[in-house]
Parts: sequence; C-alpha cells; structure tokens
Amino acid sequence: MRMAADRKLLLRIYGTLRKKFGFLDWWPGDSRFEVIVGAILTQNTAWKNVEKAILNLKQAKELFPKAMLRMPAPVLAKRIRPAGYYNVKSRRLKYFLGFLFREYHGSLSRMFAGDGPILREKLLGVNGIGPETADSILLYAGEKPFFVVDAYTKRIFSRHGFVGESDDYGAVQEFFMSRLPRKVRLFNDYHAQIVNLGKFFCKRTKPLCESCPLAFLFKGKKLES
DNA sequence: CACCAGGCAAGTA
DNA sequence: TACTTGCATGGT
Repeated sequence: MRMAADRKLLLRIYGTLRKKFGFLDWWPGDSRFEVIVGAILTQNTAWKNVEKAILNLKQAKELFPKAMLRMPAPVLAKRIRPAGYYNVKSRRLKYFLGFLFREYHGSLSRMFAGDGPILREKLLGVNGIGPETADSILLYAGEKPFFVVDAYTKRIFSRHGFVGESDDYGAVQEFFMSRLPRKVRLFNDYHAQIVNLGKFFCKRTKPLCESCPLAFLFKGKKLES
C-alpha cells in the first residue's frame, strides 16, 4: 500500500522542516476575530502588508465585529489600504460580518461551536471566502483539523512529484488529509512550514532549488516522472 | 524596470 | 467545463 509509505515520507518532510526552522507558531493574532480578518486580507498579498492594515484597525479601536459591521465600506477600505485590493476586501469583510451576525448573532463562539464540515460549507457560501480562506479560518481561528493548501503547497509538492500539476484544491487537500493524522497542531505547523519554505526556496520562476531542504527526496531517484 | 505576495469572483467561449 | 481578467499595495 502506497498510503503508509507516503504517510511516513510526509512526516519525515515535516520533521526536516521543523528541525531546520523550529516551530513557527502560526497564526499571529490577539483574537480569533483578528485571525479571520487576517485570513481575508492576506489573499494574494504579502503578510507584511496585512500587518499594517490590521494595525490601522487596532489603533482606530475598530478591530471588533460590531465596529466593523457598522463601519461604512469606504471607511473600512481606507483603513485596510496597505493590504491592497482594498475595495474588494472591504466588501468581503462586510459579507463575512453580515454572515456572522445573521447566522450567529455576531458570536464567533457560536459559529465555531458546531460541526466542522458543515461550517466549512457555510463559509464557502460567503462571497469572498474560497477554499483556502475557509480552511485558514477553520484551522487557525477555530482550531478544527482542516489542512490548508496554498500556491506554495501546490508548487512544491507538484514539483517533487507528489501531486499532479493540474490537481485542484480539493485533490491536494485530500492528499494530505488522507495520509496525515488529523491533528490541529500538526496541520497548523505543517502549512506554516510549507509557506516558510516557499518564501525562501521555491519562487515561481525558478524551477527547482539546489539548496532546498527537501532535496533529499531526490537522492537515488530520477527527476521527471 | 519586472516580478512577486499566505486568492477569489465574474465574465467569456 | 476551462480559461481569462480585475483587483492594488509594497518589497526585492
């Protein structure tokens, strides 16, 4: 069975990254709400810019569901300007807040109280929340075991031959979730390690990196499938 | 100057 | 269903 071997290899990869970079302790944030706001703001955007946007909201004492619900969208857009796509993201935050108050009276505790898979479907129904944002919210704000797949995950693991180039989000997520123990702690840090690895060693335009910590995967094996 | 960053929705064929 | 395009700031 391929499954068991893959499982061991995936854990070995994680161990390698963990040893090299240490436990990364994602997601930075003082509250679950802050994590959710960050998840939406970081869509196709450098985290550094998201931090500035969140700081603006904090300094204005507006980083709370009620405050952001009643804030006019253009004002919210002005606050989050450094995060880019500010008009789109302002609307997306508003859509989420509308959902939160409509379904859960504005309470994140109620939102996260129920079943994970059901909540995931509901989140995907909110305009502006796609699979990666939904899983980030579930995992990093709700501590529910959903593996987060991002552009680095696809790039790195397809280049190393684990998944197909054209596999969609669900296929890649299934690859990890069907092979790894479903532990929040593990999923949390595994995704963080992948993003960290990508930032240093796996840029889009460069094919494969010599100094990649995962180079051991090709020892005694051929490149190309 | 070009390219990239912790995506997603809407439009087109 | 499978591409394409708009969204936008800030760092390298």
